[in-house]
This record gives sequence, C-alpha cells and structure tokens, in this order.
Amino acid sequence: MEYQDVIELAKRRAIFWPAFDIYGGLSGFFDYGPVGVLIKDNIINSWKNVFINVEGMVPIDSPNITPEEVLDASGHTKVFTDYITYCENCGEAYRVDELIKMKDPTFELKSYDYMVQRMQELDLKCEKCGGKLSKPEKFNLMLPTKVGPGKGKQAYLRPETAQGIFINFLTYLRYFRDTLPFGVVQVGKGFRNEIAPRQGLIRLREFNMAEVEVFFDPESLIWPGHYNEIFNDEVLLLPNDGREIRIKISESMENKIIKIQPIAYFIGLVQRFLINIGVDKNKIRFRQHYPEELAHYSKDCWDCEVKTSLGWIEVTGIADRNQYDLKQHSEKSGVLLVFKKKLDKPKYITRKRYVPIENEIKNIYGKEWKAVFEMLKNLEYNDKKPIYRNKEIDENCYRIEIYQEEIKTEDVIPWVIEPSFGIDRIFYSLLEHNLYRREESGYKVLGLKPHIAPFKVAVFPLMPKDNLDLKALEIYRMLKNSGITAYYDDSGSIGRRYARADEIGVPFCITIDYETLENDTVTIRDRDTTEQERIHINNIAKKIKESVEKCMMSI
RNA sequence: GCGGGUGUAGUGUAGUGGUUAGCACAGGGGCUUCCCAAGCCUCUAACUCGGGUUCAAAUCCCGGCACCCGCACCA
Repeated sequence: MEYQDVIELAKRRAIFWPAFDIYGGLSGFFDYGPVGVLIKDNIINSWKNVFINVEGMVPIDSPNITPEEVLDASGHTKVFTDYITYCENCGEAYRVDELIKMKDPTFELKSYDYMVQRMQELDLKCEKCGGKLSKPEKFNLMLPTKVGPGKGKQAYLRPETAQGIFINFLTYLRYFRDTLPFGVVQVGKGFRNEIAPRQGLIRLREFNMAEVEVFFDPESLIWPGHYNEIFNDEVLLLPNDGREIRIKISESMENKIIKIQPIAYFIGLVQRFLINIGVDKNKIRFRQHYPEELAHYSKDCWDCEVKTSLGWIEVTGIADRNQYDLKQHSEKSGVLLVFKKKLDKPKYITRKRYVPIENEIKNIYGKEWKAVFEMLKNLEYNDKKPIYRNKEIDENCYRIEIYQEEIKTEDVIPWVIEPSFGIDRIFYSLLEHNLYRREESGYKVLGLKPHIAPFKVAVFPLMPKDNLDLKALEIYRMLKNSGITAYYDDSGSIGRRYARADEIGVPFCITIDYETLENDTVTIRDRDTTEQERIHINNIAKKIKESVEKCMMSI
C-alpha cells in the first residue's frame, strides 16, 4: 500500500503519530503507541536474536549524552558543523569552505571573520545565477547540551551509537579473552538535527538505531559466522560502477565486486533478516556508495535499500570503518585501543640496561642504597649518566649490559566493519509491505508474521452473554498466563471484531461459542486465509507458540 | 532553509462571510443464538494556533506551527 494508507491506519489504530501534537507539534519527532511499541519491540527482538543469539555477538548500552572530546576524536564536531551560505536571489545553498576552496585550495577555516574576509576578497557569487550570497550561518547537525551546573561541560546527544562501542574496546577485548574477531551490538537512540525532516518515520531527528561493530585482525578479515549457509543466497547489487546485477554472495566475492568477506557476509545476513521479519524479498537491493558520498570515517559502504511508495529508502548501511575510530580515540585519549598480536616468530631487539652493583652502592650511599639500587634497576637506558639527588651516580655503582629483548607480540589496531540499522525505517517498510486490502470487503489487513505481530491472538465470545463472555475471559487469562500476548474484544458483531484484529496484524482469532460450553473446543481463525478450524482449548497455546517459534530466524 | 499547496470529530470528507457546522465510517450504550466491518434504536465527538478586517470569519488578510509536493540538505 501507499504512504498515506499507512499513515491513516497508524493514526487511527494508535501505532504511531507526530509527537507533541497538543502543543502544535515539532517536526522530526514521533510517538509510538500501544500497537507500535509492541511491533517495534518485536522487530528489535528478532534483530537481537540474529546478532546476539545466532551470530554470538554481545550487547552494550551506553549513554545518549556524549562529552565533546569523544566526538572531537571521532570527527563529528568538525564534520557535523558546516557554515552554509544562501544565494539571496535564487536560494541555492552552499558550504562556504568548499566554495572558497574552489578558488583558494590552501584555505583553512581559522575563524568566522577570516572566512567572511576571504569570501569578500575572492568576490564569491552564486554559482548558478551570480546572485549575492548571504552571511554564513553555522549549522550543527548534532544537538548540543551542557552537563553539570554553571558553565557546564559541553556535550552532545550522540549522532550514532557506535562511539559508545569503540571507546569500550578494551573491556570487550578482555571479555572475549583477547581473541579477534568479535562483534558488539547496541540498540538505542541516535539524534541528528536534520535541516528538513520529511516523510514521517523516514527522516527523524530522534531515531532508533541498531548498530553492530565487528572488530577484526586487519590481516584476517573473515567473519566466522555461517558463510557456507548464506553464500548461495542471491542479492541485487548496485556497485558504484553503474551496474545492477543479481548475483550469488559467493560469486560477488569471486568477481571482486565485494572485496572483503565480512561485507559480503553481512549483506547476505541483512537480507535474510529483512526477509525473515517480513520485508518483501523483491524490494531489497544493496547499493555501493560513490567515493564522494562516503562518510568521513569510511572507506567503503554498501547501503541496503528497500523499495517503498516513497522510493528506495536506506534501511541499513554496511560500512568499512577500517581503523579510523580506534586510531582516533587512541590518539586523543592516550589509551592505546589495540590488541597484542602474537608474532609468528619472536623478534629480538638489542638493548642496553643498567646493572646496579650492590656493594659499591652501599659504600657510597649508606642507608639510602636501596633507593639508588632500585632506581638504576628500573631506569631505561639512555646516553646520559644516571642522576640521583641532582648528582651523577658514580660509574662504579653499575655496569651497562647489552642484552637481547624478546618481543612476542605487536600492537595492532583492529579493523572495523559496521552494519548499522535504522529501526524506524525498517518498521515503516514492514507496515507498507504487509498492508493490503481484503478484496471482498475492502478493509485493511496488516499481514505481519506471527513473531512480529503486536498480539499473537485475539479472544472473542461469540456474544457477550450466556456465560460465553465469562468462558472467553477464562481462556484469555489462560493464554496470557502461558506467556502469549493476547487481547480480548467483546464489542460489536463478530465480523467487526475480526476486522479490528486484522487491521493491527493479529494472526489468530479464537471464538468461544455455545459448543465451547459443551466440549471445551473453540474455533481458531487464520488471518491470512480467514479459514477456521475447531481445536481444544488445551491446544491453543501450543499451536500459537509453534507458529511464532517457526518464524524466528535460525541459520 | 527556499518556492508552491493543504489544515473541519478518532479517520475520510461537505461546507466561499450570517448553517443548531452536514455526511460516512469508526467509537460508547442497548436490542437481536450474531462466525467475517450485518440490522435497528441511541449517545459521544471537530473548524491547527495567534492576530487583523467586518455588525458578523471555518470561510477574507497577516503571522506562527504542522503536513504534502518540488529544490537544497541528509556526516
């Protein structure tokens, strides 16, 4: 169905709607309602099942608010702050630094005044119409905040959850007992002060993301997942040379369209995940970024795009972040985010060290001999004479020994591959792909798979009287007690209740009728076929649980 | 951010200066042994916000906000 159909249903059935409505609203923010939250949580749970349970990665939950240093190191404060100028005639927007660099490649953004001065000196005009350009405006795509009282500490709402993973690399390396590769996942919110949010859940200023950072030994870029299971999967690839090809994962690597195994693997995995939760398999493609499109941290990136009535929208990005982030944080924090890689053969380095001579030191320094002894023993060799209490130590107190130091490991910065998912966009695509109209009656049906559906079953008394309602409530409680999300409805005719359940994607409806009172059987009706069968009430929970479990992805 | 369009019950809409602001669906209550939005009775419920013009504004004008379409932006 189309965008408008989804929005209409979403508002009417409390799935999602624009936030802050009674105060006039604020563009780029949405509320998820009772039905929407359940669906969204089910998507996230399926996602966690794939990455945590199936792939063996581990989670982290790090703060939304991030101090400035972290984002200085990651490059976000710099890259996210642009100076923009607009043509006062035609409205065209330009980034000031790029405009100046076209005429003066040596230009560096030292200060606002200098930038304005250069604009005037170079007599910059609108590229399109030659119109006058406005004064540069600062535009920061991150949302700033202050932490603490008074002046406070400059911080930002995180633009991605990834940094929380990178800065904790050493903790996770230890958790994985110093073995690479491993993956860390985070589900949480990201914040970007978009210039013009549009199209509902597609471009939000506060959005749900699920990110994966996989850390590799740079010399062994292979994810030991289930490659043999997915390498026969076909995917639609759009490499940045302009081709569009449907190809097997394995062939895409043989043909060097995808250069490294983890990207190929995650492309296959992402496709399996999306199909598993109910995205139309004929509306998925993977598009490689053009060099100029790449983020500041990335060397290669493949977007997973899903086709909707709004066009192809990016729902996942698989980025080769290489060593960028760990390198940056090592440099700025002073903590080496590296792993100690065992060398095939130990290396030997010829070094010198001081060997203290105890008796001689005792003779000269008396009671203080121990301090001098220890100092010499631990002192790194250098060409200057060692000094104690501002005086050179007598040469007889030590000798200089030449020795071979054995080096068994070297510091290696891991290589990072990042599959990053936009949950809200996936959520929207899922609704659009699964919403259809019943031919006979014309009302809407949300054909969500059982593991994604907000409720697994709806319970109806045929009529709310003659004890049918009491019996129905008893069965409803029984199902809830066995861990099934169920809902009860006795309002209006039975057909109306089926329709209401269909509209929010409930896969099964059971109806309690006069026969139930006699033999404890109910009708269970399948949403997609509308067919019903009679089953005993003791078998309801089992049947529903099986249909849900059958959907959970496994490899 | 620029240009254009739109804003009426929960949803979809009618209403072009004076209407008890109409209709349909949905929703609540009731009747009907009622299995696919059945029928009947009944009730609830709306003019995006602020200012202006006018005796009188949902309606005309200005501004804010939101949404839609294009452009730009989207690390």
